[in-house]
Parts: sequence; structure tokens; C-alpha cells
Amino acid sequence: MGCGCVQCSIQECDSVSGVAACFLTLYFFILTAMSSVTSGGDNRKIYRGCRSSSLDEEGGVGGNMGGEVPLKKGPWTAAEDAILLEYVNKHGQGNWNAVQKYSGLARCGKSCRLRWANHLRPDLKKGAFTQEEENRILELHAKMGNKWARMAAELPGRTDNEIKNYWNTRIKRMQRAGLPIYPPELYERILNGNQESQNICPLTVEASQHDNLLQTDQFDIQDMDFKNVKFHHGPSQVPAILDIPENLFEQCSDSSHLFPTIYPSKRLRESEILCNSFGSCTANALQLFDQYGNYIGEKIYDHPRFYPPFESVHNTSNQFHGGNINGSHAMLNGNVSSSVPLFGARKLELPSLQYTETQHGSWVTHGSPLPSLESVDTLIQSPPVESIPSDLISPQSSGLLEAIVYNSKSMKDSNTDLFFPVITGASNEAAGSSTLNHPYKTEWEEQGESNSPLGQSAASVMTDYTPISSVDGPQSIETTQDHDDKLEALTWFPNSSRKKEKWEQIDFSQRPDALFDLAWFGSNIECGISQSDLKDALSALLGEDYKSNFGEDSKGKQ
DNA sequence: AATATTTTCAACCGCATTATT
DNA sequence: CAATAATGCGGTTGAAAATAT
Repeated sequence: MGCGCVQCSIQECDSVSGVAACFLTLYFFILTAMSSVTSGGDNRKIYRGCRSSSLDEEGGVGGNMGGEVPLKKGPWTAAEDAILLEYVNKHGQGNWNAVQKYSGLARCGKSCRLRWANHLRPDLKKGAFTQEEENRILELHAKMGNKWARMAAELPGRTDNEIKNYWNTRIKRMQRAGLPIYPPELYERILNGNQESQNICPLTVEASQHDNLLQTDQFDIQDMDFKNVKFHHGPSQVPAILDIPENLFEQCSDSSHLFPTIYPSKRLRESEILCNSFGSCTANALQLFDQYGNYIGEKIYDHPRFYPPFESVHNTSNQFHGGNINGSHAMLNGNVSSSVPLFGARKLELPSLQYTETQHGSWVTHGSPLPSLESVDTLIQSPPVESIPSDLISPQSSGLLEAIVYNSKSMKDSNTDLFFPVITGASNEAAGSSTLNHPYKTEWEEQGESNSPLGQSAASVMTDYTPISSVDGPQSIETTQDHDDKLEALTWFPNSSRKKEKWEQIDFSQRPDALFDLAWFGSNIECGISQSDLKDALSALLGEDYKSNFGEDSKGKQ
């Protein structure tokens, strides 16, 4: 055996405690050996993720050449803990890769560090979070987003892993319960704090620095003008989470980071992948679309950088011309336009509490539950309970996605171009013929288009429609004013010609990302639209790009 | 009581960053 | 200055525990 073996460890013992540690080590190896025998030597437990110098020297992963002890994975035993504790007592923290060498512990340095940091550190608090700590986590997350390590630094005795787990659990729980992720009061405070560029609570100096980070490197958004870009959503949580603080937009000079740049020096996080996928490849977009349920359910909520597309179309500053995005990573012939430097190597990190003024109140007053994750999946993946032949579906009944499908069928037949006015026309007509009156329409207009009807619609869909499992046929037809409003959101195509014009500017061939917003509508179980219909619609909209990329896969899967 | 499902959380993994050689 | 090692971080996984059926 070379370094790190029991023998070496024993030889290095030069004190009583060292001798004790050596015996512990010996004991551990016996235990490990026995464990291997009794468990059949679970190969999965061989740690392949860590670079172990000794292992590398010995011929690599899992190679137990020359009797080298393979690195162990999985739960730590008390004996291992004892060894690690002993090592830290003797040598101090750090230099974790030396643990194996000096103590013979068959764990990689990474694993040792993690175990120490998360479980063995003497200053760790045990037990559940206190109410105070929970509140603090909420505040910190609202300010920092998923910066678990930073948050942990603000919570003495707590680990990033704990906080992360707590948060993920909380998210799921709150979403399931249809409750807001952040308490309304916190939202108020954050919002006010952001607007006033002040701390929202008596945070520490470090926290104040985080505020600075929030305004500088954490967000790292170049000068861009978002004054006219409004992100409006209904009261549902998901859109709320996706929102971005308005003051943030005010720092911005263009809308390009709606579609963030890929940062070559950094790995792509999912949100970046998501956004860029829309811009770079329609096939990817479609795949993502297909996976929408997963994203919405498990990804979006903790990706503050995820933005719903489309909304900027309603930007009154006319930053978009002909439906394309100036200076953005707009989709151009299936490629991302990178000609305009957008962020450089900047990182786009946003806090999670990202609301606009206009939804300020709604967030507080609406408790509208988001459909559960399961229901979202159901809505997307399941065929309608009583599917009406899609040819017979009238766009009059329930909104955009339906209209798209309806019109896509027409387009397939007539080879109409890929622009949207056809849809608009039908939908507009639908809106015109709809008997549903709504209070929102005038609000949108009063707000000078700032309140995206699409956003409202999407939010309403996401928020208000019940899972397919709980709705069938006639029950889906609501007569109350409340549901009239919701239905109205699905038939939002306005009478206003201005809105129509703007909607017409959306070129789906140039903005496949915009299709993502259609996914919002995919959850409308009343559409009676199957996935195949949806794909047909997308095929019609995207043409060859779709067929050559997604279409093949799709066929393969079928 | 048995089984299925859901929840929790410790640990892994891959990548980025920083330090060292 | 490049290569390598060490460390840190955040996302994800999967086994065990808890809960529901």
C-alpha cells in the first residue's frame, strides 16, 4: 500500500490522539470490508466523481490496483465521521484531499469537505429552522435568488445545502397549496426596498453588500432600457416568479437580455439553455416546449432569469421592428444573432422576487393557486377528456392555442406564410363574437398597452384552470363572472386594432421563442387540443426547421 | 398490514473559480 | 503562462422515512 493506507496512517501517528485515530481508521477499514462483503460490494459506492491523486496514480477510477482502497460513496458512517473529525482536530480544516492520505479515510476530498461543512462542523445548528430563520431565508432569497452559499453566510450555523433543501421543499409545498412563495408583506418590503434602493430589513453589512451585488455584479446587466418593457402577469405564482424587478429594467437600454447570451466561459445553466434554445434552434425550442411541464413545474420557479417571451412585443418604445428584436439574440434563420454584444461575459442573475408595480396588488390580493405541478403535466401531456375534433374547434371558445391549431390547419392547407395575422384575424373575430365581457380589457388600454394581454392570458391559464382530472365536459363551462373573466383571458384578442397590429408584428418564424408562450396556453384544458395538434400547429408555423429537427424525432418517438 | 406514493435530505455531480506548481 | 490541483457552488439524485391508500 502507498500513502493513505492504514499502515502509513499508523506510521504517522505520533500522539495519543493520533494512535486513537489510527485505531479508528483500522476499525473503519474492518467495517468497510465487512460492509462490502455483506452488501455484495456495491460498485455504485465507488466514488467516480472526485479526482483522487492516489487513485489517479494507481490507474484511475475504481481501480483497486496494488490494493489501493477505492473511494467510497454514499452515506457516511459514524466511524468515518470520527476519522474525519480526528483529522480536522489534528490538521485543521482545508487540504481535504490530504484526509485520505493522512487518515486512510476512503473518501475524496470533496466528500470530506462536504461532510465537514454540512454535518461535522461544531458550529452547526441542528434541527429545523426557526421561524426567524425561515423569514430570513425568504428575505435573502428574495434578494439573492438561489445563492445558497451567500444565504448560508447570513445564517450562522446553517449550511447552503440545508437552505437549498428547505427552499426547494417550500417551493413545492407552496405551489401545491396554491400559496404565494413569498409572503405579501415581504413582497411589499422588497419592492419598496428595490425602488428606493434601500435595504428592506435590518440586514447585516454583508447583506447590504449583497444589495450592492444585486445592483451590480450579481445582476450584471449592461445599460439597458426596460422602462418601456413591462412584464405583466396575472396573480399566479409562476409568472410572478418569472418577473423581474422594474427597477432592474430601468437600468437597461435594450431588451436583448430577454434572450440571454451564452457565456462561453460559463456553463450553461438551465435557464440559459432554455432561453438560448429558443433563440438558437427552433427544434430545441420545440423540445423544450415539449418538456414544458417539467420546466414549469420544477425549473422555472427557481430560475429568476427565465422570462416569458412575447411581452416585449407590447413595448411601446418600438424596439421591435417587424416582429424582430433589435440588437437582440433574435432568431435569425435558425441561428442566434450574436452580432450585437449584449452582456459580454456578464452573468444575468436576478433575485427571485420579481414583480412589477402593476401586479403589486394582485400578488397580495390574489391567492389564485397555480395548478399543481402534476396538473400542469397532466394538462400538457394528456389528451383532452372529451376531445372535440380539432377541425371543429372554434377559436371563439377558448383562446390562443386553440386559435393557433385551428389556423395552423388552415395554413397547412393553404400554405399561408408563417406570420400570425391569420390567427389574429380568427381570434379577433372570435373575440368580437364572444359574449364574454371583461374588466381587464379597458385596463389594458388605459395602461397604454403596458399590461400585456398575453401575459394576463397566460397567467390566467396557469392560474385558474383546473386540472383535467377534475374537469370534464360541461363542467368546464363556467357561468360566473369570475370564470367569465378567466375565459376572457383566453379570448383576449382585443377589439383594439392597435393591439392587433402589435400582435401581427410577431413573426413566429423569427421568434420561435415566442412560441414558448403558447405553452402557457397548453395548460388550458378547455382547448381540447392534443399534443399532436399542437405539433401540427408548430409545424405549420415553423416550417422546414420544425420538420427537419423536431419532426424526425417526433416520428421516431411515435 | 401491505403496498403505493410522496417527502425529505444527505450526498453526488459537473462546472467554475482560485491557488499552486 | 500553462497545467494541474484544490476548493466552492448550485443543481440533481436516490435512498430512507413518512404518509396515504
